[in-house]
Amino acid sequence: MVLQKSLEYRFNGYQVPATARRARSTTRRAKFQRTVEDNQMCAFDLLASIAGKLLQEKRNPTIMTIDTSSEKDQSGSVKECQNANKLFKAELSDEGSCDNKCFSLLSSQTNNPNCYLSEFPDPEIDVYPGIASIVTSSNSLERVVADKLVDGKSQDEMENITSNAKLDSPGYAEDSCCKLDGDTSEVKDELHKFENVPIENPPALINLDGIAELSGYNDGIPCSSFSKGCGNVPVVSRDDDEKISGCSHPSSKTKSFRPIISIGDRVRKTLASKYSKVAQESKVDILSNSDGDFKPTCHSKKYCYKRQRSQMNIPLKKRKLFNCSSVSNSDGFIRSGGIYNSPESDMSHNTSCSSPGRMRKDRGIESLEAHQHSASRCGGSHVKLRIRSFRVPELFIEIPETATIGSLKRTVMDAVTAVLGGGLRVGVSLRGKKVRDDSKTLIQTGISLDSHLGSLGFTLEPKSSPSLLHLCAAHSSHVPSAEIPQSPIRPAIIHQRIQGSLDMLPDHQVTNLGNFVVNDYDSTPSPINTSVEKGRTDYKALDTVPEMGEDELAMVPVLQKSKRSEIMQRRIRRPFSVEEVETLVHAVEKLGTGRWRDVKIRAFDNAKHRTYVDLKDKWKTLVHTARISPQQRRGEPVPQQLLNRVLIAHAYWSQHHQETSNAL
DNA sequence: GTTAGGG
DNA sequence: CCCTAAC
Repeated sequence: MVLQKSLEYRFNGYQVPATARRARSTTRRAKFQRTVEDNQMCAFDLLASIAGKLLQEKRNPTIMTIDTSSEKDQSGSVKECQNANKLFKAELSDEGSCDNKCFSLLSSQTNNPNCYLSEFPDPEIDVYPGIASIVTSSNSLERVVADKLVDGKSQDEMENITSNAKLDSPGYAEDSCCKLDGDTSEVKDELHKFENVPIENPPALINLDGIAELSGYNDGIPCSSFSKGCGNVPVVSRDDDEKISGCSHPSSKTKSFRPIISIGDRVRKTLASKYSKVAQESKVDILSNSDGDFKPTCHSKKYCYKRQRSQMNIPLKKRKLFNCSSVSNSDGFIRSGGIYNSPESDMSHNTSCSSPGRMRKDRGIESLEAHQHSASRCGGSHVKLRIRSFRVPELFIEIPETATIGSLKRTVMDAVTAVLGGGLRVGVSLRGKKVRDDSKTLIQTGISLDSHLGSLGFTLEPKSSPSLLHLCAAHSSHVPSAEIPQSPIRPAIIHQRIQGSLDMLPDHQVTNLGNFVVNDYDSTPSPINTSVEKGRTDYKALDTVPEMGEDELAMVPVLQKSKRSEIMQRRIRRPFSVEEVETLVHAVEKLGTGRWRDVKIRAFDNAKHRTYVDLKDKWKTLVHTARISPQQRRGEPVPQQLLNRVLIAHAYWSQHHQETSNAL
């Protein structure tokens, strides 16, 4: 019914102090005031109006939409859109006709295309964080509203909500602990989708969660732009950096917004507070969906923690990849699992098309379930979709057959992380066919038809967009560059195909494990297998390379050169097996040192992951290993006999080289 | 593109 | 395994 875009107001990272509760420095205050003035917009006014409307709503038995999509007039000030309430009322009547069960986002975009906060003044915001910034956060309150209405507690609950919102606005800004009810509900939703994420690592959650929340970050910079789909209703949401004595949730630890460091940081904090909050409210069922659908509930904090810890243990560095990814997924649409309400306009705008080359029927489409609820009863105007999980796009991984299961896991994890870190976009398919025209409406596409929803699919696809690059670049000024994700797609190192879904939902994890098919094509350097391997390799070339869509390929060069040293993932370590060493020694004995390309071609042609530089390096270490005492050696022991041959060959060819050079 | 060598 | 200089 109502798109509740919660707004986060940040003022140079400081809250707006209603009183001198904490002795804020006068400097800070002055700075804040100044920046607000600089912005030619009184944030207080805006907030006050929001709060006012919420208060008004509190007296009103209906849910109120406050349109925050704002127009900037000539003077740069912000006005509220006029038609917000009308829209809302129209929606409300729809509501009544479908038993309060159909909720959908109400977007201002079609009706008021100019009402975007993207109109917000000046790029300066991007550079100078001291200016009051407004960031859309999520439609969390809407969920609350929807859920609560469904629960039949609409009015009472709404009062709470509005109260919370009220408390959240600066004018009442004394207690942030109370504000997050809406968010909490949403987060609870999210928890189900991400039970596998360590609670202490909220950034990982950002990936999908943040996507929806970060629609305001389209340009990679907070508050720079709200593009289409920016919703109507502001729920003043704010993270507080201090605990307040009167807090109704004394245990809540909401984190502060210090001066903006990075989006990821911000989100991390947001989520950290969210999830800690959720964990504390462990008793509450997460979902009371309007459709009565059952979803796992989180009654036990411990349980949730455990699940989260045990799965998806992504190293910090990797996890940070998610940040960029989340931001890049500015569609505001992807949401793994849980209910997603979207107006048609949103849908058509937000779903991106993929290149033809990527169109494959097996591309993770079926991992999604889409449902329509009550659409017909609502006059067919809204389609309700539930995306249970997303399948990670097809991955190609190369790993030697001698690798351990552990390293396989890590490799897969790396690949997944890399894909996510490289940015994702959503593809929409209907009946196995990609829907490419973003401008089509759901009705035109046929998505609104009940019978078709079962065949509606969403895919996560590697995303390549200038905004992503820009985005990462924007991050680079704040985040250590080593943590900046880069394109995960490197055709040169991608050989091995792993089929199977990596659903993000724990429910699916077990079953999907069985789907893994690992084809180890080129891990065996032995010349014996050459003929067989060759054929397979050819197949691979046919299979994998075209698999890379134009877009993915297109984005590679951009990232590769510029940031390679900093953001390119290091190749995984693949220790040489004794067999490989044997092969190498044999080849070097024959060809001599210094002809590594020949060695490669002759003995390791099928081991794509072994470059001639690798072979050269390995020889180097072999020589070193042979020279040190066995006690000092590490790793898989190389037979002494082999090492002796290494020494002999090395001595021989060293001598040989000397002779040839002397002869010249 | 290869090779050699330092890191 | 990465990086780079030198060829």
